[in-house]
Amino acid sequence: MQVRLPDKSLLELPDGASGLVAARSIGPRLAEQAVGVRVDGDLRDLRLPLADGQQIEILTTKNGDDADALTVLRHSAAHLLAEAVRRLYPGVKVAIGPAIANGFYYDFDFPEPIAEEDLAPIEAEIGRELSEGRSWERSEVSREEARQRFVNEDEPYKVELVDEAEGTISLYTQGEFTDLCRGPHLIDSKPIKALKLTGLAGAYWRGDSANKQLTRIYGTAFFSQKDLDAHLERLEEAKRRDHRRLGIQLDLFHFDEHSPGSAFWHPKGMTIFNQLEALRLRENARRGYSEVKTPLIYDKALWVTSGHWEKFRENMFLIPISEEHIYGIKPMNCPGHMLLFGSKLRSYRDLPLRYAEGAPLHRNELAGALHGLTRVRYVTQDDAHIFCSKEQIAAELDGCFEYLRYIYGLFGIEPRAELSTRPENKLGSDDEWDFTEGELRAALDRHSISYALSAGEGSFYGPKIDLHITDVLGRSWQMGTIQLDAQMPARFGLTYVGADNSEHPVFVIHRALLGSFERFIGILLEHTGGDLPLWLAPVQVRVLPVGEGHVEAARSIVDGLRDAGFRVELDDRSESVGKRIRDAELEKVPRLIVYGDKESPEDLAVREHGGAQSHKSLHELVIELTPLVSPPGF
RNA sequence: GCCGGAGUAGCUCAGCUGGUAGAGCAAGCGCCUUGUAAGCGCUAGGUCGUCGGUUCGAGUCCGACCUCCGGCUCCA
Repeated sequence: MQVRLPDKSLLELPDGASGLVAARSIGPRLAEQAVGVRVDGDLRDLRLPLADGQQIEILTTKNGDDADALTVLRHSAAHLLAEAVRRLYPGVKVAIGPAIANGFYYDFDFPEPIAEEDLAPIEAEIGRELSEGRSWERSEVSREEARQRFVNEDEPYKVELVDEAEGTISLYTQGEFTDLCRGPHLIDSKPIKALKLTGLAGAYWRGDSANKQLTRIYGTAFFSQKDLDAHLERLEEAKRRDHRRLGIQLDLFHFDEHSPGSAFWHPKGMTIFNQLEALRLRENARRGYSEVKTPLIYDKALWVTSGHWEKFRENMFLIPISEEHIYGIKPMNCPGHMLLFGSKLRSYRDLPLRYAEGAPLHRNELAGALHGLTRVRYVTQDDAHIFCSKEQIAAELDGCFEYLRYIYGLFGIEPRAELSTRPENKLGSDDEWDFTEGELRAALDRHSISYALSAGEGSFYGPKIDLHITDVLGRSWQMGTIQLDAQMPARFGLTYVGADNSEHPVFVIHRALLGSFERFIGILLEHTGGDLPLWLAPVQVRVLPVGEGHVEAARSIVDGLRDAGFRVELDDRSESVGKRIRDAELEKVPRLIVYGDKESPEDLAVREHGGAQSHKSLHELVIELTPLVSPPGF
């Protein structure tokens, strides 16, 4: 048989030859370094047979930046971890241990809880395994044989996995440890040159909080110590870009234990916030949205009608008013908008009706889930609800997508789309969900947006398209969302009178594009490292008079720029010019003007954040900066 | 909410096995009058997260609670 190599050449192999045999036939050195093989784009174990006509690529220890090569390495490292833990903790039960984005983990059910200080001895035990050397042996067994094996070993989690496994059941054995595993794995442990256990956490069996909580040990591994060091350095850099750190450093916001999960926006942070709000208002006006304001608190009866009482109550702040009355602070704007829509008779001529509201919402997020600006309890969405007829849904979804593309384009951010379908606790019938999910799918296809399917993750009232962006530590956050809802308008009895003079059901598109200002600003800070574009920068220009004698002239430059509409500051502190430049650089002020004997309004010394210097007149500076202080497209 | 870790000055952090707290930066004051990333000096600032316990004595040991950090779950 023949397989095709990356350089397009063909390699002749005996029928059924494995990836390892292929590697050997290319060269012994390659075989020694081989860790896995990519077959027609999919990662496979080196031990598995190849088939005629396949496109193969041997992955080696030299592919230290290849995700698939690292996956093999780390998955094998996870098995070493399990072997070490089983040796050190008799009676421990093993669950699962995959490779993940930047490392691996293994979940255990320990007889006694362990603490972080227990990681060092475990790491040392893995070190011992590595110095002894381990090799992995792959075998395929029948379901019954696998089951019997894990029953004998008293490994209930493995038994459960065997019972649900589909297709071939394969086992991998290294040293004293045999694991149920699809692979692929290393041939032996030599390529694992750097390994570090990085953390300890609780994790529910199968990710379900109704199940037992296991102990997850995280680690990472690399083909070289240098790669591990680089990884740790990247983590340090990520910490420097962390929005929570930048928030303090740039004096944008802070949190206080008296109101966990709710940001205090400082003047400079509020400037950013307000710029986004201005963008929201201008773009909404341009696209036929109507701004509204609806109440923050509502009687329980409203939440019962909307379904929130049943489906969302544990996330709501409730205010008991009397024996009979409980008020709930709104976690979403939709019910209020439903009341607004229903406040009078609506004609088909009124539709689509697009209500927008940038209101504060409160959600009682789990204490352990709070995270800087990216997960807060006091959240401000760039929210809107589009009330439309069935026939208008497609066009309105198109409008949302076009809007989305515009907004994210402004920031140069490309979010990943995800379609979330009917959840277990849904309202309404499957037929209704078939329809709404189909509309969203069709809209995604019309706009050629590739998306991941997230089955069962929809809102209780409708399916949604979510946009995700990762933060500086690689965590994924949901930003914008577009949801199609037939349930809530029906529960509120919303209808419109059609041209045929009869009542028709109303559909609602819930949409937030940035998602929330809080989360968006958090992510934006991390993506920019705090170097915001001029239109968002809290201070756009700072003027530094060189000496006391220059203060007055500098002040008139400040006034001139302020009159021209810029956010400008005078720094006339009795500090050296060098010190004041340093402070401005640390605060990431986009433009500095140093004003001394050599300058005049006709000849300003302008420094850009980062150090580039130039000379220009005040007028030229105004001309240069004016287009930069509005979001692009204005 | 759950698992693990942490909470010392505005910020970043030091304080060994218990003997009532310290640095740098920031702040205030003074001197310097500054030329593209830190001029010099002085001063002030902390009920060591909160409450309780052990002890002659607790920042340090124990318990509960609060908050934060890393995960899990959940979500914009």
